[in-house]
Amino acid sequence: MGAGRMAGGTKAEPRKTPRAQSVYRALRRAILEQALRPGTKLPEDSIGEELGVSRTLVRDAFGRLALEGLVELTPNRGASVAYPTLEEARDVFEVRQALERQVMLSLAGRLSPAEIARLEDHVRREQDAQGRDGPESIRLAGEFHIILAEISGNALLSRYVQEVSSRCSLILAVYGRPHSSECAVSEHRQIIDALRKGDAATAIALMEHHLEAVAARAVLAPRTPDDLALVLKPYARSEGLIAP
Amino acid sequence: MGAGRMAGGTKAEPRKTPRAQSVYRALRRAILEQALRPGTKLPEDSIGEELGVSRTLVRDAFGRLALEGLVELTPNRGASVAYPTLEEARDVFEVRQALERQVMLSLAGRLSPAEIARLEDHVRREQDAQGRDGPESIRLAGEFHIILAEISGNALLSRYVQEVSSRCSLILAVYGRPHSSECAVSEHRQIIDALRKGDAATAIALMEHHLEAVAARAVLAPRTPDDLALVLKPYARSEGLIAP
DNA sequence: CATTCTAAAATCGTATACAATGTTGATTAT
DNA sequence: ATAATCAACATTGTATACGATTTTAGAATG
Repeated sequence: MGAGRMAGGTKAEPRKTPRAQSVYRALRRAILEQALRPGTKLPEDSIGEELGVSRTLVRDAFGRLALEGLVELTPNRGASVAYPTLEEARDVFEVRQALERQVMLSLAGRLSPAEIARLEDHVRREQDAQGRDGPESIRLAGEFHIILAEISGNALLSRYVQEVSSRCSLILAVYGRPHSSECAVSEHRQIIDALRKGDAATAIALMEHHLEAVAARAVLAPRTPDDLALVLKPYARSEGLIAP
Repeated sequence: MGAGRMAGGTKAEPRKTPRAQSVYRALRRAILEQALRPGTKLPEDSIGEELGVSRTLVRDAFGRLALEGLVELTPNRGASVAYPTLEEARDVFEVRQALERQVMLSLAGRLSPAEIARLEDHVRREQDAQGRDGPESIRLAGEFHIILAEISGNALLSRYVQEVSSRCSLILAVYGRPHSSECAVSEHRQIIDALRKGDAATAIALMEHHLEAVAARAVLAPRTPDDLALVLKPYARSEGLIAP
C-alpha cells in the first residue's frame, strides 16, 4: 500500500491526524485496558500490519511508551508490554504520593465554583458507574486524580500524575485482586470537601490514605523470587525474624 | 554511506553502542551546555549530517528530548531547542520541590557510611571547581541533587529528578543571570549533615531554601508579554494594585 | 536420548526513497 | 511601488529496503 493515500482523486479529505500519534494512543489504550496483557511480546511487523502502518510509526510509539513505563524495550530483542516488578510498584506509589501531595497543596482553598462543579459532576458519574463493575468504574476512579492534577494548572505536574496513574493501572493489572471500589466515591467526596474548605492538611491525609488503599491491593501475588522477598519482608520484621 | 559499516574487511570492530542512544546523548549535552541555545532551529537533515547518521535516528532523539522538555516539536515545522516560558519555569520548580522533598524523606537517617562518603567526596569536588567558574562548577552543583535521588534507590524518582534538573538548566540558560554559586557548597554540606542526623524536617527546609535560591535567579528577564505579566504580578500584588 | 553445532527464518537497527506540507522568491496586476 | 499569485525549493511524515543480530529447527555427534 502506497504511502500518501490518494492525493488527487475527487475530494482529498483533509487528513488531519498525524498517524504516529494515533498509533501511540491505540497501543496505550490497548495496554491499559488489558487487551494486551503484561508480558505480551510486541513484534514491530505484526503490530504495524494490524494497525495498518509501517514499522517506523510503531517503533516511534514503542519509544514513547517505554519512557512511560508501559512497554519494555530490550535491545535487539524487541518490545513487550511491561511487567512491573513489585519494587517498581513501590517506587511508583511513592512518587505518586509525593506528586499528589503537591496537587493538594496547589488546590486547597483555590477551587473555583466551576472547578468544584466539575469535580462533583465527575464523582456523580463514578457513583452511577458503581453498579456495573466493568472497566468503566475503574477508569473513572483513576480519572478523578488526573482531573485534580489538571485543575492545578501545572502542566508538568499533570503529565507526571497521568504517567504514574497509568503505571498504577498496569501494576494493578498484574498484582491487584478484583475489588469493589465502593470506598473511592465517598473518599473522593471528602477530598473535594477538604479542598473547598482550604484544609490542605486534611486533604493530604485523605489522599494519602486513599492511595495507600490502592497500593494495598497490589501487595499480594509475588511472581519472582525478589518479589516474594519484598512481600514477606514486612511480616518477617513484625515477627522479629530479621532486623528492622 | 552504507548502513552497516564494513562487515568483512580486516577486523570488524565490535560496534557495541546503539547509535540512536549516542545521538540522543550528544544532542542532550549540546543543549545543556548551551552549545545549542534555546530557540535554535534543528533541521533533521543538517543535524544528521553533522552527526554522521540518518534522519531516522535524529528524529528518534528529538522525540525523546521533546518528552523531556528540552526540545520543542511543532508538527510539520520541525524541532527547535525548547525556549521555556516563565510559566513553565514556575511549574518545573514546583514539581522539583515536591520530588526533592520526597528524596529527603527517603534518605533522612538512612544514609550508609559509604553513601555519606560519596556525597562528601562530591561536595569536595564542587569546592575545588569553585574558583574556575566554568560550566564545570554549575554542572557539579546540579549533579549533587541527582546523586541524592540516585541514592534514594527509587528509579522513577531518580529519573524525574534528573528530568526536572535538566529543565532547570535550560531555564537558567534563558532567564538566569550569571551568579557565583558559592553558597551551594556550604548548603550542600548542611543538607548532608541533616540527613545523617535523621533530621528530615531540617533537610527538607534546607532543600527548599536551596531550591528557592536557584529559582530566584530565574525570575528576571521577561521575554514575551505573558512572561512580563508573570514577573510583574507579585509586585503589583504587594503594592495593592491588584487583588491577591 | 541428550547435546552441540549449523542453517534458515524471524526480527531488529538504520538508511534511503518518495509523498505531503510548508517556505521563499520571482512575477504580475493594481 | 506594493500587494497578491504561483512556481521552485526546503523540510517533514511515512514507507520501504537491506545488513546485522537473535531465535528456531534440524541434523550430526557423543
